[in-house]
Amino acid sequence: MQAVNRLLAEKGFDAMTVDEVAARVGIAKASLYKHFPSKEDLAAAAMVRVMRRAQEFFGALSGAAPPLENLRSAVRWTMALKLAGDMPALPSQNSSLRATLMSNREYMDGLMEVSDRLGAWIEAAQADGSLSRKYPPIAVLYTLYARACDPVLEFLQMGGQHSPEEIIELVLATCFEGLNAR
Amino acid sequence: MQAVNRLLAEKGFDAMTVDEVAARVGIAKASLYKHFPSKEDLAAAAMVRVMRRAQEFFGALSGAAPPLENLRSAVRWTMALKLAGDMPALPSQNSSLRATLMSNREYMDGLMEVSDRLGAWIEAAQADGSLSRKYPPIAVLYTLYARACDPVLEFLQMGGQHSPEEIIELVLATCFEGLNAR
DNA sequence: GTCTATAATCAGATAGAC
DNA sequence: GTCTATCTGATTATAGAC
Repeated sequence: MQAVNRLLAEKGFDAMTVDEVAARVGIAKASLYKHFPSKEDLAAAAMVRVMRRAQEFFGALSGAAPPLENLRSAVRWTMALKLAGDMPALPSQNSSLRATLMSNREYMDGLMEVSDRLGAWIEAAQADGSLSRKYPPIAVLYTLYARACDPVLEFLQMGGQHSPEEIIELVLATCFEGLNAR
Repeated sequence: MQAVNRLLAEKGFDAMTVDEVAARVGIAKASLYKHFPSKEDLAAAAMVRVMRRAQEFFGALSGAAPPLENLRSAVRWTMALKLAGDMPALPSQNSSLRATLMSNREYMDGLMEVSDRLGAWIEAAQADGSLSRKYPPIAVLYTLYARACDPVLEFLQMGGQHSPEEIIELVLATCFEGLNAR
């Protein structure tokens, strides 16, 4: 699972080969196929694992903290995962992985739970005036999700001028405070 | 070129097959290979074409307008291209297309010119106080480039609740003004 | 559960006629 | 320049022994 996770993060589903996974784990490819019926199921298992970790982390966030702070923490966690090379790339529109994931009960349930939790924080943050009320909550949700695959993170990482923590705070600021002067 | 462009936008380089390109154009695959030595070169030609269109549009933006307005216009144009299905997906880190593009003189020259132009507007906008001075210009540049592959655009488009113009203004606002209330 | 060996398929690329 | 036919290699998946 860990190897699959890394490979999905490095190259994405299409470019990842089952041979690579087997080689990295150190077993024969056929052995892998005894555990997972297809490449899609193999990848889906890794995606489910990440989703579970997200559920655990988001679930442990304080109910007492301001909703905006919880949102920021959630996004920070997500970006840290990506910078560490542990965030599997989202399946693109036409990938065969997409269909498998959408029919995966555990994955979809996790996605729903995470979305509901973030959605509640978003509405609470708009209600308490910390988050702008001019955006539809769903647009805010998408914008936060998109930080999980933001190429700005890897571009800045490649530049080598900033630590992971600096990169996270930088992107977090552009996301919540915007590029304009305040 | 147009067919390649669409396919790159729809599925990305790896998932696009030369057979599809040939079928969509209505000629045999071998005929395609008389014009382009490889799949990479085929895709690179399409990328060069887009880069030229960007150079033309950015070059025509007013020298008299405030730099921030030029930046916003540039990002609007880019997002409109993506929403229209004409923005080829960026080659991912490990794609073989990346190497071909990086050794393509015309593409790299175009990228440099565009980056220089946007970079100058960014610095001018920071100088005139419209853009926040707390971000390194390179981070701002990356953030603007990233709008070309922002999944929020297609998510909102899939939702069917907003027109392309509304989507563009929405994402433009989150980008420049941020999610926080002002 | 793991292996070697192999099937089956797909996709990039080429040969060579017209 | 275009075509049909084919080559070549990579990749998903399976057979069947241990």
